[in-house]
Amino acid sequence: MDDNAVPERKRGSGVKMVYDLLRDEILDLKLAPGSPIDEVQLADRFKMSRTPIREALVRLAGEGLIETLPNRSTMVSNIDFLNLHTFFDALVLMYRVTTRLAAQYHRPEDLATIRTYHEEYAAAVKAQDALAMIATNAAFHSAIADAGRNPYFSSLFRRLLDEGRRILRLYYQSYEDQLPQRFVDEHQEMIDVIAARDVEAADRIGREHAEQIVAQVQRLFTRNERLDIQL
Amino acid sequence: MDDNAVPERKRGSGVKMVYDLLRDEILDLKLAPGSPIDEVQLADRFKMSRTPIREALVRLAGEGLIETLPNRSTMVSNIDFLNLHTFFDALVLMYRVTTRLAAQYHRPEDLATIRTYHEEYAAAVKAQDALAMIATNAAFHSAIADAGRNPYFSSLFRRLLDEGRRILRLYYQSYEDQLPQRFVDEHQEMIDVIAARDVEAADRIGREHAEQIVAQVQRLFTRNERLDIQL
DNA sequence: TGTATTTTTCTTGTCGACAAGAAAAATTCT
DNA sequence: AGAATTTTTCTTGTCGACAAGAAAAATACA
Repeated sequence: MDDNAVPERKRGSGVKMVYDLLRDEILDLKLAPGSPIDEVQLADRFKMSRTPIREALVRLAGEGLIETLPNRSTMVSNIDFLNLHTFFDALVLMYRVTTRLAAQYHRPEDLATIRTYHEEYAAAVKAQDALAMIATNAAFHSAIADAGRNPYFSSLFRRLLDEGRRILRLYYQSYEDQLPQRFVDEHQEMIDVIAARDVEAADRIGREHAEQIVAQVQRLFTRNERLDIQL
Repeated sequence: MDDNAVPERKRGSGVKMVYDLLRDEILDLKLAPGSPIDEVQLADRFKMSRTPIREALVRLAGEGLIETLPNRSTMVSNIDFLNLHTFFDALVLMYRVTTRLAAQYHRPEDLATIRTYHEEYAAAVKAQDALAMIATNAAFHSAIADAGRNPYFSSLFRRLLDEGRRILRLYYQSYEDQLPQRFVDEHQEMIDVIAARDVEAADRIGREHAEQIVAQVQRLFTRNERLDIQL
């Protein structure tokens, strides 16, 4: 029996496969911001024609993960460090809103999902696996947003969490991937207030958690600015 | 010299043309929610191959304007009347946030753009042109969001305004397209507080304006519910 | 006559090929 | 040799064709 890498795949599954894989590679910074994306190279790699590759790229472009210059190259989107504050503004507000709505509208099964991701997150921290930690952190908050049952907020929040994955990756890389226990406890606290349906507390915790992270990341970038000046 | 409808078009422009046109037809309810979308028919209509048509469709699907069943038909997205409240929640919050940010961060040239759309809006109301009024209303608020200079909020708000175009279309259709002067004055008030950089007032006006509209639309749908029961 | 099964038709997903535009390389001219 | 121009190469955008899957139609069967 043949055991090739991708001998046959179902009709219509190719696009999703390419999309998912490229997305993860971008968000884990395996593909650096600014890296060129070559259609034929991808077609080679995935053993399929350019058509499904292109479709996946159009989707990624729609989410702002890649940028395409007409008739010219397409590349992984850069991180807009100059306007990080707009990112942080949106992030904090969405942390608040989604945690608040989750406290209001969650159902029992939502809590189960949230707790599962929480455990995965805790495990990743324990194992000092930065990539897994960052990814499950996003999944954890995304699950909270889903429990709030507002698809408009969920989709924006998910987009922000995606962008956050790249930024957090940079952040932890600069600390040699030392992962703190602190956020595990904060997440637990967040679950508790959601389960208790304490809306105001959820809002407060959501805000504090968000501002916590924002402050940390900002500290990193101001530090880097100073280093740049010293050089 | 030949004067055909679409004899030649620039390379790369086809996708945008199809995308823009389909988008407008969907948002103006010229294509009813649930209508089937046929690729070959569109290819015929625009005198191009299915490839660029498909790309436009992928983009529209990414924005939730159409839905595609794998290996089966693709159709214009339905309006989710059962969960309208999630739409209204997001809309009110984004009205507040974008108006507030515009008061903070707008530049002189932003005000000029906003005023231009305001005048177009007023003209459409005067002419009792419902479609133009609805479209320029969205453009007006979108311009305010742009003045706030937060692309994350802008993009969510734009999506909400799009969905709002379809809902407003239904709303005004049910009133035989009688357009009120009221919102013209409210828009003027909104411009004034933004120009004055009065952040708190902007927040308040944004919220009032949004809740105004939401209440009106909700009245329509509760009225319809009652009618349904009476039948 | 109503239901199950096969056949046909139709739509979508994928492919390989070609053309257009841009970048890179080679050539010409000063 | 250095700059401008032409040629080549490379990547993307578009096309027509084919294959796979699903719906519709036609047929067989109870």
